[in-house]
Amino acid sequence: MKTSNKHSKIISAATKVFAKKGFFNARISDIAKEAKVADGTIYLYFNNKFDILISVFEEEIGSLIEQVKKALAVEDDPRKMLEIFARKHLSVMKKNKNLAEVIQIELRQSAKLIKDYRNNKFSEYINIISSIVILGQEQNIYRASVHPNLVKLAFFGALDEISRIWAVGVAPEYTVEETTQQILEIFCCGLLLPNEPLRC
Amino acid sequence: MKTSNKHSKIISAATKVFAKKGFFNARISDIAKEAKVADGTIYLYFNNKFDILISVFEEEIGSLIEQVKKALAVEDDPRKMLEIFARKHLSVMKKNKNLAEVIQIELRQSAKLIKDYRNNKFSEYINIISSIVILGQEQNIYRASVHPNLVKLAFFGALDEISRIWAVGVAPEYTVEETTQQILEIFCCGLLLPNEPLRC
Amino acid sequence: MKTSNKHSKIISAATKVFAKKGFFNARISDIAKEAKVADGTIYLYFNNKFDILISVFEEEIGSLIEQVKKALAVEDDPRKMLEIFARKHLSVMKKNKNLAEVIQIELRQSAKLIKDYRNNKFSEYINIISSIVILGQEQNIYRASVHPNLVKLAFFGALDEISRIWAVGVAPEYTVEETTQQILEIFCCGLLLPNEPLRC
Amino acid sequence: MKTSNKHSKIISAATKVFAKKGFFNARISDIAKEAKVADGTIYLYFNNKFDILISVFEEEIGSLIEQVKKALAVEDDPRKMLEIFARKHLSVMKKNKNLAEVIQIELRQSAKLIKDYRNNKFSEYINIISSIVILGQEQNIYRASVHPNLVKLAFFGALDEISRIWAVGVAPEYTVEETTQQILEIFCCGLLLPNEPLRC
DNA sequence: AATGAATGAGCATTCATTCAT
DNA sequence: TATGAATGAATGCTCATTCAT
Repeated sequence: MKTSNKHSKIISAATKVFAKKGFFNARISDIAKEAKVADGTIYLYFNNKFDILISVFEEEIGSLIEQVKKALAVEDDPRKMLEIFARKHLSVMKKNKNLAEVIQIELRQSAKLIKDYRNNKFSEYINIISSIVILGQEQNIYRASVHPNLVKLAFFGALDEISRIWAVGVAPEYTVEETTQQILEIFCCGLLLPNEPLRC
Repeated sequence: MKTSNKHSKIISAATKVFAKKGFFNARISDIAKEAKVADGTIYLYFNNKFDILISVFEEEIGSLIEQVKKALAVEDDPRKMLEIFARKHLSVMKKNKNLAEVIQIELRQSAKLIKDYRNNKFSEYINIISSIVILGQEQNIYRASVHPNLVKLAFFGALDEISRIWAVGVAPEYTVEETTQQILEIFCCGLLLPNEPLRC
Repeated sequence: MKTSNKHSKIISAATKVFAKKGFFNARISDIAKEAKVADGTIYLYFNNKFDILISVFEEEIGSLIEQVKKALAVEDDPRKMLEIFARKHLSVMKKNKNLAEVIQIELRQSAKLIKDYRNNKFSEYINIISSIVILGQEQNIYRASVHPNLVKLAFFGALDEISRIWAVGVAPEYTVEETTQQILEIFCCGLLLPNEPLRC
Repeated sequence: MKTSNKHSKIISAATKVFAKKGFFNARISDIAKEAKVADGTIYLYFNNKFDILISVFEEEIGSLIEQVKKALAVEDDPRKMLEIFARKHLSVMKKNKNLAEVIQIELRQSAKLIKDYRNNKFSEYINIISSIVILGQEQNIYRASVHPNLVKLAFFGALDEISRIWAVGVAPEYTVEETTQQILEIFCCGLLLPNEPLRC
């Protein structure tokens, strides 16, 4: 294995604890207890508390990237690819609320601390969106006038906000499939009816 | 004035400090120093540190609501209204990065603690979006098939993610106007070209 | 009047508050609220919090001394005088549990701080006991072998411990009269039966 | 040992500090310094400051109970037993002024907080007195007319007040033996001379 | 004299991190 | 490697006291 048993036990314990309490309210001893190791053991695998956070985030996003890329590999129609991305993101987030929350909270907490924003896993993840958009533009499917980097943010932001509400657990919950279809309808076709005079 | 001088001085100091350091890293004494009052004075106006956060959030969102509602009052075309909302949100966030960050952080930190999610200022704010969508559907401008409550989340999420990147200050910055137009294009017309066979 | 209206209002408010919360847990603002004056007003009449304590104590003991001396004035039989002292002390303490507690707590709290222990009202109060004993010894009623200063402590200590239990409010409560008679029986006649061989 | 080294070091440091400064004026860091441990270490052994106070009290009283019971074990004459109790109490308090003060203060501070007054160590301690009295009454040595529970309070109160004065350190100091004899004389024989007409 | 808003020193408690075992 | 007892810096909050009005 690449990562030792203890390492991954700590990571998944930390994911759970961070999600439940938030980074700042989580105690190292909570994580240690959850991972069934001694407090000190954590410091054999991580430099400090923040390092655990980064690792959790990178690892989880990394796994997400793998899953998404694998799902995308079998498809080359940009329209379908965007759908796959949305469906995958939403279903993972709905299934794993811990992860959803960690992304939610830590993305905001640590953004400034992680200065090399462009070189991390998270960037890699959302850049998948922009590359799909670019692909669609090259194939003359998506309009050339939209900036892939803005679409990337808008698309991820939309999915993320929906996941947030799911994680908080107060909204009328739509199914993943329903939500995916709605997001696709909005992002692909827009809100306006086809015969609308102001149509782009 | 309704709010005393000290109260508003503390609110704006806290906004600044929370934005700069994040809620948990901000010390009461930082806020006090920034507001040029004694530490203890803060507790004449707020119950505790978290209460300050809530107050900052509610106050800032409240002012945002006012501004947006005022701007929307002169318009009754849903297409224009969505544009106005986007422009206002983005321009305020670009101008006031502190606010952008406080919304970012606060929204995630306290969401679980504020259980009556549906009854707070933030809900009032994003419900403006859904009411515009409903208006558009009633006027047969927006397609009836989209759920206003999902559009609300997607639209806000998109604007919020863009604001986040602006606040973090690492992305190639588009102008507010450019971004507004892009968001409108995406949300109104979608990504697909008009002659696209899979068009909704 | 010797003391202004505000002064005495504060004293009696402080007595109540100290008794209820103890000196250290009592806040100046509690006393101010109870006395219906502003916090700052208290400092027009007292130097500091501790000064209030001393004043309360001295004043209450002073009033106790007056009452006891008045009751003793009509009597010159030491046996009766001791009875009067006990009855007065117990009845005042039973009626005014606030006072009982203030004496309890503050006697212990402040004893070391009040270094001139021998020159205060409290000393004046318990010295009444020793002077009665001396009087009885002079009249050949009380045995000469007992040290008046030890009797003073023992007699006051006994009354005080009983008052303490009353103030705490957990003991089977005897009446003042019953208790007075018991104390008198113990202190005058002792526990031993008259025909006891080891009798003094 | 049953109690770890740190635990007992903290207890005795706390006894010293509480006695010297009083509970409320004692700082945790004072106790930590006195015990030569870090501040945080104290919280590995005690829940909070008040818990230390209770522990000190219970532990010290517990040790007192042991000593007294051991000394009483060899005696079955109630007259001698009361003497032993008085002598032991006074000698321990004279030797250990810290303990005397902690009992003084603690007893008054926490009595209301410790609602199960009858079930604590302190009750166990003073109930030794009443059981001696009952024993004496059964053996027809002590008069049946006195209530053991009032004698208990009076006897302890007398010893305690004397100890208090010793701890404060302002009274003309009698020896333990002298004081014991005096207390015995008062409590066993009373103040009245044998031929006194009002004799019980 | 009276007020009460403002002050800021003070402290109990927490918890990330270390290190002797 | 692994442990967990020990550390001690850090901080939210309180409240006696002051002082401008």
